[in-house]
Amino acid sequence: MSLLPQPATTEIQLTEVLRALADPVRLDLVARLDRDGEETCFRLGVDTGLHKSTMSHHYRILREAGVVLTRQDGRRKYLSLRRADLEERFPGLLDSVLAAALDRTP
Amino acid sequence: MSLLPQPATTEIQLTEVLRALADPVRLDLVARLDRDGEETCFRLGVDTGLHKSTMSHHYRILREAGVVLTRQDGRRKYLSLRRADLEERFPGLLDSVLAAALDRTP
DNA sequence: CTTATTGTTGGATTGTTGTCAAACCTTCCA
DNA sequence: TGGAAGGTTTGACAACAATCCAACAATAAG
Repeated sequence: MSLLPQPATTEIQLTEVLRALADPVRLDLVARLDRDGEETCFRLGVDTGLHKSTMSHHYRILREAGVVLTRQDGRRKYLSLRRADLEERFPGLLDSVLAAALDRTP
Repeated sequence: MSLLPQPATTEIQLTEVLRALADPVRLDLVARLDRDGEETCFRLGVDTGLHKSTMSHHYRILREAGVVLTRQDGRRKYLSLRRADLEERFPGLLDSVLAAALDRTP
């Protein structure tokens, strides 16, 4: 049960977060993580129609931007939103993006 | 005194706004427009060190994303933030981004 | 030990983006 | 009427990004 490397809260860069969220696939992932909580890479990717390596690429972008936390347990990896860290670093940002994302994917 | 074409408020897309804001140059422009209000393209570009055609490219991205309004008066073009429209479409988003941008460019 | 599960990595491809330079277009002014 | 001022457009180019595929790695299960 280990954590994958990720930026410290103070190191999270605004433009990287915005860039991570500016892709429709990743925005959907983030919205799902917000709605359903922690999920495995497998479950996140299963009904996107995208190749698993493509999804792995997106997971990495989100993690390196500081948007998600990746926890490994056995052969599974669990992604979850870094809500508190993002709120501390950029207050209100994630909430407003998530609210805005709602009327995008009904 | 005319307006350049821009998306209607209801047509503004979240991912396009995020993409427009995810570039350091454009984020600085938006922060300046927020701080100083309406500005001409010339004044916005003069101390960026970038070519005027490059700046023109950024103005267009911001306008087509629905982030700025462009008003032409004589040979000058004035850019301003579409604050109210963005607030109506994505409540809180612009404010949180601008607040977050503050500790980026001191 | 062998096989299936759950992902990551590297390479290839295709498309997008940021930048500059040169040419152009409009509008103002002398 | 001819510049000059203020921007845009087009073309070129390098860097980056999204995607797929094949191969690999680690862990769990039989």
